[in-house]
Amino acid sequence: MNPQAIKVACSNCNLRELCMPMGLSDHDLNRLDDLVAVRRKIKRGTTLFTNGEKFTSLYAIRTGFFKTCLATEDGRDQVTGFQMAGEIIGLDGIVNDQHSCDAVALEDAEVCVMPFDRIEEISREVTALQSHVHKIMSREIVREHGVMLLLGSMRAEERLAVFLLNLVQRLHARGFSQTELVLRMTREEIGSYLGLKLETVSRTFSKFVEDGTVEVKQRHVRILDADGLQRLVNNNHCH
Amino acid sequence: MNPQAIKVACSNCNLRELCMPMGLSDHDLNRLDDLVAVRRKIKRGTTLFTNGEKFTSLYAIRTGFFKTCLATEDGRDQVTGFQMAGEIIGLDGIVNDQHSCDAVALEDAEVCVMPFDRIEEISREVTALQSHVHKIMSREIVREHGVMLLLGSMRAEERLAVFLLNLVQRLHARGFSQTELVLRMTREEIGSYLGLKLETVSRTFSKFVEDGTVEVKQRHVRILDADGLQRLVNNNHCH
DNA sequence: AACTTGTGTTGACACAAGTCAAACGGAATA
DNA sequence: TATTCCGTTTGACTTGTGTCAACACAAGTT
Repeated sequence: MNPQAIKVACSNCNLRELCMPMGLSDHDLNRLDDLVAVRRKIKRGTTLFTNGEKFTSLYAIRTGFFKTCLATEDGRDQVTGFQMAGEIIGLDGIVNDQHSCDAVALEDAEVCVMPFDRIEEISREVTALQSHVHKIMSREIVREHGVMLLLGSMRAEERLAVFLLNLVQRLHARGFSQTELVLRMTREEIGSYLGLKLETVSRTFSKFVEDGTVEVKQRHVRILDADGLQRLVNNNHCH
Repeated sequence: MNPQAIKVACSNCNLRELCMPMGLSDHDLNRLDDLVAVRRKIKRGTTLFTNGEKFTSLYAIRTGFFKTCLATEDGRDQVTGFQMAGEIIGLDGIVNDQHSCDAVALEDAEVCVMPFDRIEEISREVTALQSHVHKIMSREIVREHGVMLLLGSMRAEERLAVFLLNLVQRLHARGFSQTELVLRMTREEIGSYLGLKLETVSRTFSKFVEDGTVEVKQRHVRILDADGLQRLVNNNHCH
């Protein structure tokens, strides 16, 4: 099967408002359709790219869920983010022309492959794309600032609360429930992202359930008191 | 005094190789000189920009030393980075057209002000600049991945070792000593960056001194056993 | 010289999260 | 139905770092 045969067009993609600039002329819109070379399917548990691999493209997630993680020789392993439909991954590879982390699909996924030289070429002509690329990278920098704040100054409950609120907020923006979600990752992966051990993540979930702020059934989570979670984060009780 | 009067030119700046793309034609080099609108002096302890302030420009540090930090209403405060000559700050402001952190000069400093619309304009014409801007942003993303690894999985000694090694490495690239450095920040600021309390930073310095890996006299630090520090980081003793 | 003031050091103790271990629960397979 | 496997939960105990407090030191100011 020739992947090129799949008809690819951002102009009529229902995720366009998530991953592409808005308010373009028809002409610019057509240029944008040249961005995506092919689509690629990634099976659950396999990698989209890995540390050290040559960087060629950014990827827009069409369906599925990814984690990006950093592994060192000495066995440290840090999940640096979880990405869902409409989000762009691969930005880490630009600086040294090779990826510096692994992107692993946590469920069967499909991505739009956007060769970076083509992105650069088109964004020289379409200023909206240029601006968009800059904003996407800046957004990632700001997101990581938030994670640094979390890792540097928050306690276990606060970290998990931030994590859950962030997840539902992003899912809600994609048309899913504001209160219910299915975790695509293990407790260990959550822990790695939040700088906690899986036992601590588990215990903290249990505490939330006791307090009546969430309901947890395996990976199904229902948020009963979003305000309570938010207060937990704001009322920084370490005075 | 009119700041415009200061002769500004990247083409003969001795920091050019640190903050600008290399290997340009004379013509492109001239275009680059249009990048810097003015230079601006920042007194120690004052801010270059603050959270919420409108974003207009990126800044290339000519002299001096900055910290960037995130402060929340509830009193949390996270230093997200320390920046020195030749480095670019302000990238956080692009995504929402306003800065999302404070940049504070830790010593009297001077920066080159590069209006972002001019950067975008010129990088549409000079592909080397376009590529350079992308690489700078990607580098910042990768740097923050490293900080996440540090905050998420390292112990106090490891964190401080990483911090010191990173500082001397950057200073060395600027022509300073590979073994001696003067800290421009307080123990509290180091602690905030590393997710530790100032007492822990102080104790860890003391431990390094006991072990004979570093010499510390106030903010003057001499690294006696860089390999020892490196081993501390690699031999992740939490098996 | 005496006095601030901001910073850094050190000690004693507390506690949040880590570690180790055991048991549990779905889900897939036989 | 039994079996295995993987992920999760929970308990008991340990430990690294935080907290609180006292003191030391340098630099500037009066």
